[in-house]
Amino acid sequence: MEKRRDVFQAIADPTRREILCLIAKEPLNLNSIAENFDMSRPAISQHIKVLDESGLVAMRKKGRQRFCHIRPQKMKEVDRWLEQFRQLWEDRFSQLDQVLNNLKNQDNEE
Amino acid sequence: MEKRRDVFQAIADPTRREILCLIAKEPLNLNSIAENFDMSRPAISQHIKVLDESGLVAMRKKGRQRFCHIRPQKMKEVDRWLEQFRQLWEDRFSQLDQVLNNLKNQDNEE
DNA sequence: TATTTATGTAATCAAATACTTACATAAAAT
DNA sequence: ATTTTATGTAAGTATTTGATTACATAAATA
Repeated sequence: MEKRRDVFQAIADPTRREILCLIAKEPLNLNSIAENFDMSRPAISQHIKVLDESGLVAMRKKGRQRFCHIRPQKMKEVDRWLEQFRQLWEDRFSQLDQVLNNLKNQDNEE
Repeated sequence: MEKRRDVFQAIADPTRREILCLIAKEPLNLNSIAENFDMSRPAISQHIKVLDESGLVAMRKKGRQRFCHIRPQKMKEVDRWLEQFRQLWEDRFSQLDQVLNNLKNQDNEE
């Protein structure tokens, strides 16, 4: 009965992105995570719930604590989406080149 | 007086991600973009405004049309953020290995 | 000049977000 | 058994989001 969440929506919030950075180094329990933010514990708890539902993190119970682990495979999904744009900035036609090129094409059209 | 938008918030919406895919191939004007969606033109117009404010797209006027170009350098920002996680899935300690490893460490702790 | 076309903008509105405080529960420590 | 600790959950709320329809404007076209 787990609600499914969009990965992109999950990383849209800056607090959630910070949480991901924190636990990328090492798994942390909820209170340890909350200590890093100027925000109530339930607020953090809810953010983590969103991350959990998106599949970006996995929770593991250990006694009365719950550790938050990052799930690299899910992060990779974002990377795969980016893949289709990657050549745009890796090409010789990157950035300025591309802009100038587009401008030139426009002027020539029609 | 341009409002500044978060790139991650901009790509959080599926419609906006689709728009980015569309214009990655070639710049399109607003109506051409709107044709691809089952949604009113003003709705698309507002989505494009968000993309514009985030810097992910640039608008170029051409007569009474406005063409929407992708800005690869801004897409790259997302890629740079992902960078810090990339080794997590490229490592020999990826996915299952990593989970098992973390579990083992947990069991040993304390 | 009048009309069509491509677009912007305003007013609305329902739903989702991101918080808060207060209370509930379950495991560990006393 | 009681208390403390780590966490979940509910209720309430202000703000933001994502959409709509209706109207405005500016460039191309007849």
